[in-house]
Amino acid sequence: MLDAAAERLVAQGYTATTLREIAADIGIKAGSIYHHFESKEDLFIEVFSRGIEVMVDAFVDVDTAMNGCDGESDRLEAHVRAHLGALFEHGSFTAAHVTAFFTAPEELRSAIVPLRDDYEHRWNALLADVLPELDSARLPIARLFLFGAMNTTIEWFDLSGDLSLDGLANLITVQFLEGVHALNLQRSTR
Amino acid sequence: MLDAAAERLVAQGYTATTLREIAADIGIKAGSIYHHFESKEDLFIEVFSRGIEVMVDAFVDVDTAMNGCDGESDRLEAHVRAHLGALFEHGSFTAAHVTAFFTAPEELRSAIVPLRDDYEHRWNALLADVLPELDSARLPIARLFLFGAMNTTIEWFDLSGDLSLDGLANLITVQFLEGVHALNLQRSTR
DNA sequence: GCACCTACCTAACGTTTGTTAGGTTTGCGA
DNA sequence: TCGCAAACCTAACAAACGTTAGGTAGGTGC
Repeated sequence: MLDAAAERLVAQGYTATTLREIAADIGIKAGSIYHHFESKEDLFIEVFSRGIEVMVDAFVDVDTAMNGCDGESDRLEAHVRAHLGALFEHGSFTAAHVTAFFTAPEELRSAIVPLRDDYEHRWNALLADVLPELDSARLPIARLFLFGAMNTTIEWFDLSGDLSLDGLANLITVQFLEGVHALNLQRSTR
Repeated sequence: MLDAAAERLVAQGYTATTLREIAADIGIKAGSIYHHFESKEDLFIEVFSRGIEVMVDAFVDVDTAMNGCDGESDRLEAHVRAHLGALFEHGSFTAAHVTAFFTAPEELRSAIVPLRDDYEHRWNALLADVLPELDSARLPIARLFLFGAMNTTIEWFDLSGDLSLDGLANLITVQFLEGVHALNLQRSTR
């Protein structure tokens, strides 16, 4: 049922997704949803929360798997791969979060924001490690650039195409790292 | 009235934006809207169309202003600046298009897609000029990367902050170009 | 066999939505 | 000054929405 809700979210956004649709998708009636959730808002809070949960879990898994044994560049690439994995390989929760979060009403969003902040902080810490030359003002901007590159892949990347998720992760990581290095070079030589 | 509709679109998305709200914003009643448009769909088709129009106009202006006299890198940066200008300096139409297009129903979207395709083709042609070393398979992916970087700025860039639009355009252009160059280097040396 | 709980259904409620038919105002051209 | 559109309003419509109250089927523990 949460899965059905997440898929509807991806396809239609928050307001356009009706409880009757979700109920029909899983073969029950709309009223029965209220036996599991107190309201539509409550149901989707759970969906969005799981979307973040999947991302954080993937992030933590990478952190525990490679404890300082690899290069910083490989570490970043592994995290990019994990984020993309959350988007494409673990159901629709993360995809729903990324695409439909801003279509939800503000009261719902404000309940989720702390979870988002937690995930963003982890990335800020990671980028501070990987790119120590970046001052703390530019760091969040760099993160937003990276998030933009990763999250917009939802709109075009095809799992069954020529490019694999590993390849895509490498593409994004190299593009991002070299871009940041070039910017630092540009700033320090003029 | 189109302006009011665009601003509501940015803030709430398609389904959550009601005709009564738009009417109230400009001091009329909901029924009166039907004197200017045949339906809600019709109204928002016009809004989305103008969003693209602003972008295309900005693109064409740059093309006619600099006819081959500057370097390819500067030419790209000027177009990036124009795209960002359409997003932040010409009302809410383009912003509404970028943020709310996917919240609209499919019948509406399919009426707009040809216009989007036109704009994307212009960028493909531009990138083919600026980056002749890029094969035609990687080119649309590079464009999507660039679009992702430019369009997600809506979610965080602040016109009244320290960073100017010129500075942002330079940031994005350099980051993008160097990233692509690095990828080509990586592919040709192994 | 009785009580009980979980999961679901039925049927309706009040509200809001896009939309429409018909009437009123406003302003400009002849 | 008359006429005529364009612009707007009023009032309602059917449909769809989230939500709720009360009832039913099936399984579990005692």
